[in-house]
Amino acid sequence: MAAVRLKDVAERAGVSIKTVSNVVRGAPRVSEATRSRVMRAVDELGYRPNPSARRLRTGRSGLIALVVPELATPYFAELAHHVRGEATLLGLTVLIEESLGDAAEELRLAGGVGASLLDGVILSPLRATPDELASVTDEFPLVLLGERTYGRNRVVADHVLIDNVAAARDLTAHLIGLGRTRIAAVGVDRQGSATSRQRLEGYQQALHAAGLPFDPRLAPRIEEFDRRNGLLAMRRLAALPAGERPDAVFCFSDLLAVGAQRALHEAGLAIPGDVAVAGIDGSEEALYSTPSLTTMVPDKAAIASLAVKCLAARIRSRAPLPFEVHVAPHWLEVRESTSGGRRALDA
Amino acid sequence: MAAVRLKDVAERAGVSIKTVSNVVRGAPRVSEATRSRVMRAVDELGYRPNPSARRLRTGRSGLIALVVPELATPYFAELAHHVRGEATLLGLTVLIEESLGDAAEELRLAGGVGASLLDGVILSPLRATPDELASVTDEFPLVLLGERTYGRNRVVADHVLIDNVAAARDLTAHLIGLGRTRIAAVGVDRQGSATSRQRLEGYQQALHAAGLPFDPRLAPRIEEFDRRNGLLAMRRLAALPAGERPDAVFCFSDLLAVGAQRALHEAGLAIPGDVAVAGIDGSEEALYSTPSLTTMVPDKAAIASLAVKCLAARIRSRAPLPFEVHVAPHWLEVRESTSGGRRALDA
DNA sequence: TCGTGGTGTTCCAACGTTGTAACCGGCGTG
DNA sequence: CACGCCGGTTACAACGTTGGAACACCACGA
Repeated sequence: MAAVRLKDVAERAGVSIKTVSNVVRGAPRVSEATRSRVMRAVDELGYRPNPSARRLRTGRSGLIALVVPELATPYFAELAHHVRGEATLLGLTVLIEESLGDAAEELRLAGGVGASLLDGVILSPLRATPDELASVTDEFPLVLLGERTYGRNRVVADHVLIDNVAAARDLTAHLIGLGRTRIAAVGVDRQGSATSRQRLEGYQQALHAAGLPFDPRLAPRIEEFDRRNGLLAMRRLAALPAGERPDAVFCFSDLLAVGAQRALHEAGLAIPGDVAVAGIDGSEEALYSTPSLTTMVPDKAAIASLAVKCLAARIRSRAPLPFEVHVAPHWLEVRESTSGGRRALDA
Repeated sequence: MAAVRLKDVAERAGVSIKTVSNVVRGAPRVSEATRSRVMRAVDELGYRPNPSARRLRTGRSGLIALVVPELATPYFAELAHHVRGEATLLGLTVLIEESLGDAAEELRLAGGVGASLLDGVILSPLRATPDELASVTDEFPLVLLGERTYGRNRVVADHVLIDNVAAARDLTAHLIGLGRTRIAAVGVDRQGSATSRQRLEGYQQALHAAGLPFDPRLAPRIEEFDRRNGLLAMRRLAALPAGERPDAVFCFSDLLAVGAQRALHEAGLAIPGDVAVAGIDGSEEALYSTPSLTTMVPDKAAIASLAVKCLAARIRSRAPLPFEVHVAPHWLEVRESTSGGRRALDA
C-alpha cells in the first residue's frame, strides 16, 4: 500500500517532482548526480509508480488482454502461459479473458472491454467472423490468432496462425501412409468455424491426393472441440457396421482425440490395431495418454511471441500500419496411437 | 477510440458533469426525469467510464488478481475459470498471474504487483510461507487458497481450503478398503509445501487406523506435482523387488496419477489388477484417462465463490476485519483405476 | 563584458473522474 | 407570510502523473 508518490520522493531527494518523474521514466537530460540521488530516495521509500495516474496522463496502460474461448482447454492454457511470458519480457501485463465461445462476447472483448483500460487485445476468435471484427480493428490494436479472412480479399487485422490446411493434410497423409483407407475426421463443427473448415480442407486434399473417396459419414458434425464431443462422435463411428467402420481417426484437437480414445477403449477396440488415432495441439496430455497420442504440434511459443511482438508494434505506432500475417511452424509427433508398440517416454 | 467523456454526455443532456456522474454511478438524489435524459445521452454517445480516472479518484480499480503457480496445470486452469465467473458476477475483473513456483515472485505478487493497480489478490501459494505472507496482509486485501498457518497460532490472512488431511485420509482408506496393503504415496515434495505435508499426514492417519506400517520407501520425494514427476516416481516404485512393490498408489494430484498410470502401462502392470491408482483434483483429464482415474474432487466452484466473496468483503470494508477460514467441500469419485471394469462414461 | 547555446531543472496545466460543500427552489410548518 | 428544511443540482478541488514551455546555470567564444 504505502502511498509513496513522486512528491514524497522529490522532497526526500531535494529536487522537483518532474525531475523524479524524468528519472524513473529513464528520460534523457538528467545528470548522473541527481539520477543516483533520486534513485536512492526511490529505493529508500519504496516508490512504485501509480499505473492509473500514468495511464490517465499518457493514454497507455501497459495492459493487454488475451481472449480465448475457454481457459480450461489445455491448448489455450499453454498458449496463455507463453503469451504471459513473452509479454513480461516486453514490460506488458496480460489480462486473460474467456469468451466462452460467444460471438457477441468476442466482439465486445475485441473492442478492449472497458476500452480505456487496455492498450490492445490478442483474440482467438471462435464464432465472430472477420467481417464483424473488421469494425473494431481500425480504431484499436487487435491481433487475431488462427483466423484468416475468407471471401473478401482484404486482411482486416494482424494475424498469427499456423498453416492449418497443410497441418491437416500432412497428418491425414501420415494416417494414409500407415495403410489406412477409411479415415474419419472428427471436428467438423456446426457453426463452421474457420479452423474447422481449414482442417477439413486439408483432410480432403490428402484423401484426394491418395485417390481415396470422401465419405461424409466419416466426418460427423460436433459442437465443441472437447473430450466429450470426441467421445460421443467416436461412439457413433464405432457403432457403424463392420465394413464401414473407420480404421483411423483424425481429430481436430487433442481433446477430441482423448475422448475418441476413451470411446474406443469402451468399445473394446485396439489402438492403433483396430483404429489409429491422431490429434492436433501438441498438448502434454496427449503425450501421457494411453496409448500416447500422435499429434500435430503448433509451435505455441512462436505463436505467442509473434502475436505479442506484433501487438506491441501496433500499439507503439499510432499510425495505421499495414496488416501483417505471420505463420508459425508446426510439426508432427508420431506416438503409439498410430505407430503402435509401447515405448518408454523420454521424460 | 471514441473518447467520450462525462463532459460530452453532460453537454448533450444539458446538465452538469457531476449529475451525469451521479447517474452512471447509480447514486441516489437524482430525479427520474434527469436520469432518463442522461441515460439516453449515454446510450447515444456510447459513453464508457474511464477506469484509470475512476481508480485514480476513488482508489478502487475493480481489478483483482489470481496468482497460481502454473496456468497450464488443469486444476489451476479450471479454478481460474471459476474465479473469473464468480468475479464477473460481482463486477470485478480478474488478472491472472503465474508465480511459476518461485517464492520471491509469490511475495511480490501477493503485494499487488504495481500495488495501486489492484484492489486485492487471491493467491495460491506454493513456496512462500505464511510468516512471509503475513507482512503483506495487514496492508493489502489478500486471500490464500489452500494454505494454513502452522507453528504459530495466529491466522495471518483469509483462507479458503478443503480439509486436505481428511481428503487424503479418506482416499487412502478407500484404497485400504479394496484390500490393498502396500500403498504408496506419491507427492511428498522436497520443499515441504503445506499441501504436501497435510496430504502425507492424512495418508499416515489412514495407515495407522488400519494397522498398516508406514514404509518411507513407498513415499518417494518429488519436485513438482506434474505428470513427469508422477512418471519418474512410479517407474522407481515399479522397479522395486516383487514383494516390496506397492499394490496401490495414492497420488497427491491427478497429474501425478496420470504420470503414474503411464509408468505402469510401460511396465506392463495392470490397473487396478496389479496396482490401483488414485489422485486428487477432480480434473476432467482424470475422467477420460485410460483407465478412468479415481480422484478426490475439491469443489472448485465453491472454492472460487468463497474466495472471491471473501476478498470482495475485505476490499469493501477498509477496517481490518478478523481473518476467516472457509472450508470447501470435497468428495470421492470412484472410477476404473480402483474399481476395475470398463464402464461407459455418462457424458 | 556580454551574448549564445546547450544542458539540466522547474513550473504549469491537463488527463477524466468523484467527494465535499455550496447552492437553488419549492414545500410544509409555525 | 416568513422560516427552515430537504430534494435535486452545480462548482470546485483533488487524485498522481507527464508533456511542454519556461527558466537558471555554466562554459565558451566574440
